[in-house]
Amino acid sequence: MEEIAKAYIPGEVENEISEKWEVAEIGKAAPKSKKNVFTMMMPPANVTGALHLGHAITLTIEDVLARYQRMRGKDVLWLPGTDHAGIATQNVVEKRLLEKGLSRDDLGREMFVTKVWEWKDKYHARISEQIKKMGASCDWSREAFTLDEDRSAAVTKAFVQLYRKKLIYRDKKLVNWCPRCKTVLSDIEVEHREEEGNLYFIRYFVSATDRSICVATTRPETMLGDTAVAVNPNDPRYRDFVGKELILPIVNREISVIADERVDPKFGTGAVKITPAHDPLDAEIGRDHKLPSIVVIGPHGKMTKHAGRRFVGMPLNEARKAVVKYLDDIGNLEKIEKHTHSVGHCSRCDATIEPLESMQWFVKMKPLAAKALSLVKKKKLEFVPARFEKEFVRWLDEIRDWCVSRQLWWGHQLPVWYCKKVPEFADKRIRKKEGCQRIIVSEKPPKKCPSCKNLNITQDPDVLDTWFSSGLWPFATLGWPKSTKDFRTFYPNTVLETGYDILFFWVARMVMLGAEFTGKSPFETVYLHGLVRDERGRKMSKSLNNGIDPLEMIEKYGTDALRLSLVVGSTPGTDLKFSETKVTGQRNFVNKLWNASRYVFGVLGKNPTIAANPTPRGLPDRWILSKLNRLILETNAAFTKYSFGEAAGKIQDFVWNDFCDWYLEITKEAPNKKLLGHVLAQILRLAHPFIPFATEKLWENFFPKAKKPKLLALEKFPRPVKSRISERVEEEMKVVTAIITSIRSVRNELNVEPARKIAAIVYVGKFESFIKKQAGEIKKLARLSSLVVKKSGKKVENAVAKFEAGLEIYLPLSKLLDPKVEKKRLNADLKEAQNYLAVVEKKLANDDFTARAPKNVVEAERAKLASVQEKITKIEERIKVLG
RNA sequence: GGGUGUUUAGCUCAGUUGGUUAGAGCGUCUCGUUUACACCGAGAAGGUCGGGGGUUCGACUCCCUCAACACCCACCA
Repeated sequence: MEEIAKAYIPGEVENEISEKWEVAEIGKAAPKSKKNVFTMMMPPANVTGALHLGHAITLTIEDVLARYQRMRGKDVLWLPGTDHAGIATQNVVEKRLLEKGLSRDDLGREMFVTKVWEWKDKYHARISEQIKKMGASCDWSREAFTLDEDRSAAVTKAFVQLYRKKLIYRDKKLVNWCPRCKTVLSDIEVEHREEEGNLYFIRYFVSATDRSICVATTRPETMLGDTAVAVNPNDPRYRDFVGKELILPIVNREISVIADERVDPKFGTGAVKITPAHDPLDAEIGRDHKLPSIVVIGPHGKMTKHAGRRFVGMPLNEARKAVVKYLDDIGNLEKIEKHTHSVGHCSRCDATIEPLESMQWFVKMKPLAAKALSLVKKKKLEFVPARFEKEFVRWLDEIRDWCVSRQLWWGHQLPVWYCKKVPEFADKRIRKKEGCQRIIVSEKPPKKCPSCKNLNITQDPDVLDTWFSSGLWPFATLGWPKSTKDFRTFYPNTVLETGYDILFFWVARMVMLGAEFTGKSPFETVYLHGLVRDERGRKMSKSLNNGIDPLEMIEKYGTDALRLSLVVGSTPGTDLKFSETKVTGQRNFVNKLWNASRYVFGVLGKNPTIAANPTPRGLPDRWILSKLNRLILETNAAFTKYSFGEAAGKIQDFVWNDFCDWYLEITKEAPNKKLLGHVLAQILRLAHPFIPFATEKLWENFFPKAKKPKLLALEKFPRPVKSRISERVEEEMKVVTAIITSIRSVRNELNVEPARKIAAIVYVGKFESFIKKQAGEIKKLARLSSLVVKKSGKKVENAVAKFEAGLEIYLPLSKLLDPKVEKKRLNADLKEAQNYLAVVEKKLANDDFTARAPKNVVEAERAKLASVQEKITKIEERIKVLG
């Protein structure tokens, strides 16, 4: 047999094992039928940068699931991929260009997009490597990219189809504009934050009178675009102002006072200036009252010519100051109050979002959401944890139309063309006619306008929101819209696993688009994991500089340790506090498993075998089989609940405590090789989904002579043998360990050095028969020179005594025995027992308890009472003897 | 303004349908016999389970309420 390294050194093992998996194509799905498949799509990673802990937790959980399902005999498809990540990627490339003093306009669209593709290639390669480093057993042969040919075809198809069903439309609306990214954003890409600002009170005079109305606003610069002042119709203060004309200060334009229910009389002065071009509520009111809309802020965050000569070209914050000063100068600024309100920020670059009126493309969401909601109602879609269903439903209930066009260059350009006004005719005979300006939405680029035959047509320069393409991911990855074999076999997916932070961005869109295009929920179960936070519970971010690099953790402690640290102690949907000490702890565990295996293989010798059902020889054998099968039962149960943390925790607990600390120690004298091999093999199989590298490497030791050992990754996951689980055996073993632990405890308390062996006499009552059989093991683990086991007997003089339930333990340590110390020790034991007695007595003294509680509960209490009373009696007697 | 989650030992977390003397790991303290492991082993200290109220024979567990923290949603001018 090859020497097994004294410590597990991940660096030496991981590459070798990765390669073996790759050669064996363990991740490649080749199902025989649709019945047995398990499908899961990897959330496509952004090609913006390197692997972070968010990816690490995603990959870990998904790989655990994939490996578990594979070992259970499922035909697993876990499909990897990457996302072009529109704004995000464009931003990083632009930033890079800026370092060279270049803007995207300097390069032009075509050159710029070429640059982004170069970036994509580089980072795609890098992130793929890192995914492999995590141990991800996905199917690389089916890898997809949101912007590759097939996925682009799917996007076009989807867009055109939605347009034909009138679920996509073009309209001029107030949208969220990011002046830094210079594009519109959808509503969910805007992050709202409470910010301290000012509330400015401005006085507007009624035309040709000295009566006036004071309005309150947080954005005084928008007053240049006011087209009305609104008050609540039931507000007596303003009743007779309604219908009057006001003079808009600075601009000196007449605007009228209108009445609208939506005005809250309690806020500010109860009068609102209406700027339909720059405020969502104003836009609504403006629309309903047919007010004109005057755009005073342009797309670059600067004032337009409509703001007036004095302000045109001014950046927003400057314009604000200038307007305020002007108003103050002319005496129309009443006062300024501090005011906190929520301000929208770009989720990509954090710039303040400007509401801007603009012509954009929208997806009509209500009909799509209705389909998604009905899937939830029909239980075609299950959430883990369940509470996310509520959130999902609530969001869909209140859904608003989705702005999908973006003023970017990196992404799927809209399959939309416009017939230009200035004609370029195909048919020279109708030269004089103007282009009809129609909108052409088509899968294939049209050569001419289908209506007027105009050749002067141009494609819409905008691209689609990244999430539009990722919304098609569960089926676009399988070849949709073509009816491929993959699509027929693997759709719908079984599970969708991702972080809860993209429930709306991604999950909801997939469900809606999946329902629309395939008539089905794209997956049966949505499993949502929590976010990885730092040890203080803060989000990891570049600005806080509290990020931990998973690659550095892998370098230092190994992938297995990192994976465990992300899974153990985590619950679905709950954030995870991560710290390096967790990884260290898990590294220690992997090493423990490594060494326990090293010991076992040493015992097994040159021809190790894996017995399927070895015969137990004694209590420890029966006990470890009972514990093992209980573990298998519980692990499988935890997996079906998606409680991965629980499963991993239980396996660790078993390995460390039951297997290493007790079973290996207790059987060292005369190990049962077959059983040892069996238990280890089962441990490796159980642990493999969590700890793939170390377990795979250890597994090889079962086949020292095989040229190509069978891979653990392709083994069967253990099934519990329920007949091996025995309460009685576990109880008996508990008595054995109790004796050992009690003796060790006393030794420690009395400072008996471990090297010194001592004698012990134990009276064990009804446990006599099996304790006698374990005398050898007890002697060894308790460091005894001799051990006498009897049913009962005389109290042993000059001995340290310890009493447990049904047990009397005497350690004749005459030389060491100090009556004072011994008395103190016994008194402590006595006090503890008396406290417990009080608790039990109180319970039993309650007649309601004995009358109403179930019989077995009452009996259990009575048994407790009897045993603690017996213990107390013994301790008291002992104390008396000591005088 | 709505909604959700969290609150258990110094720290990170387990605690199944209500019945345990409330557990584990890290950290702390004491001690080191055993060629699997010091990335280890043995032992110990440490908790009125966020506060209050209720249901119940019995509440860490169910209900109400309050508090702190975190997050999500919302057109608070």
